[in-house]
Amino acid sequence: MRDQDLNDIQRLPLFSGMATEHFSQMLRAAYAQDFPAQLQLFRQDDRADFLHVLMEGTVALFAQSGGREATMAIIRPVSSFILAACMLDQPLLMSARTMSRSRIVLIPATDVRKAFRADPEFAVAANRQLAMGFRDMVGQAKSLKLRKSNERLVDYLLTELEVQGTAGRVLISAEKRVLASFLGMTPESLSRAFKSLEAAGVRVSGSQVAIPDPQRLRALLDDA
Amino acid sequence: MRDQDLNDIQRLPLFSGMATEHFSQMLRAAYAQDFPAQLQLFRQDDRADFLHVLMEGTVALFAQSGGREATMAIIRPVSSFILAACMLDQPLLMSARTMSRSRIVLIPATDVRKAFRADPEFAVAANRQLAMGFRDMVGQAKSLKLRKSNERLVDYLLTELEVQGTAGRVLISAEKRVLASFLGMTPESLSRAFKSLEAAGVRVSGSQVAIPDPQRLRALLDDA
DNA sequence: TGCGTGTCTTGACAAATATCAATTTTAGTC
DNA sequence: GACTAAAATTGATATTTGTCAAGACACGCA
Repeated sequence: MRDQDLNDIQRLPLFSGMATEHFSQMLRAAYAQDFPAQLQLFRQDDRADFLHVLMEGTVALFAQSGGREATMAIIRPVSSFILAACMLDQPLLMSARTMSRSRIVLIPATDVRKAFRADPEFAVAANRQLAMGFRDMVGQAKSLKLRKSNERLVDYLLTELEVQGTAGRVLISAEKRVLASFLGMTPESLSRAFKSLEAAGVRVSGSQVAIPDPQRLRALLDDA
Repeated sequence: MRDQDLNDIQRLPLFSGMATEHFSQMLRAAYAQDFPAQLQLFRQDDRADFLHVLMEGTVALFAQSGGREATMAIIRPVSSFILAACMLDQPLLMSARTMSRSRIVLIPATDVRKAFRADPEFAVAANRQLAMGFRDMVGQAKSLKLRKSNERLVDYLLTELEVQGTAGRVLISAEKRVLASFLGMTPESLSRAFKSLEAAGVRVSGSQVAIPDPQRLRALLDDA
């Protein structure tokens, strides 16, 4: 594993508070691996043997059922994933595949659990991470239960607008069909949802979405 | 607060590993309170000032948006709720109301956070709790994204069948309109979904659901 | 540059689900 | 045990969303 990888990992909020000693101990059996695009990393129901840390590239977490498939999260560097399953030592709930060439560090789950008991700072950070993940999923479930598809798109666009910080426009950083799947709809529905937002000034061109008047979008959600 | 309350609380997986000293310290400012049915305990976006522990009764966590409302979880004794928001000291994502007369112990969030830093066993247990909550929400989001409403009902019934352990029948322990809202559909749709399962042998009578042949239900989900 | 593959969009249609209104059933109260 | 109010069901209809098929567009690669 590269020194740079180690540095980048240690700088993650999840690990940055750890005693260096515990950190090196946890990573002693970890290793980095490069994967081509479109490779399945693991399947739901597999055991969670490694905490994954994405260093470069993009990874999609998705779920499968009855032939269908839904994107649950899109992971970007540098961040860890499947912490919950590692903690609980339980089967994975999601599958993962690389969306582009990716470099991933794999940390044995047993070492993560050990470190977690040894280092209170790590325990705090893991809690934070899990709590945030929980809240993210609550948000998704909320959106799915009480909004229709074009409202979910509005919600997504407004969130991205804040996250990306680029005034008046949003870059869609995944294929639209992946975004559709993430938002719980078909690509066709997403296409139509975008069109329904033209009335609010939204213009789409490729992966660029122009949002001249966020207020008008927000009005479509009309909740407190 | 009753001694019995203290005993029951300490017996929760979340707290059972804690040093008694830390436990009493955490509960020194806690207090129990009785609430009538149908009382709103807190609103989403409120600050999470107290970790709640339900001792008796039933509580529904729900989300609101654009006039609509969706049940996100149904809490039964003895269990804690809104741990994630307390940990992160962030606004609540859900509202709560009692579904029946309820007795709730309120523990100041600051004391929870302190105990969390002081007691590694508690930290581990809190992680467990959050990780389970996360996985629960992932399950809900999965179900909503890739199943249609009667499949979600099937999924619910099969899960309850296992949890309740009563062979061949399931007791619906909330009003059907609440169950409908929990499953992300209208009461009318739930009623029709039940009817569509008659073909698989399911019979509903009030809050009793007879499921003579779980296999036939499972076949409707047809995933691995 | 041109070819080929896959994504995105559009239209027509079908299926799923919500909404509205009316009725039956249930549960709670005096 | 009758009365009331809420919940559950049912039917008719509207809306939303998915499916299928075709064409437009974009991208990678020879």
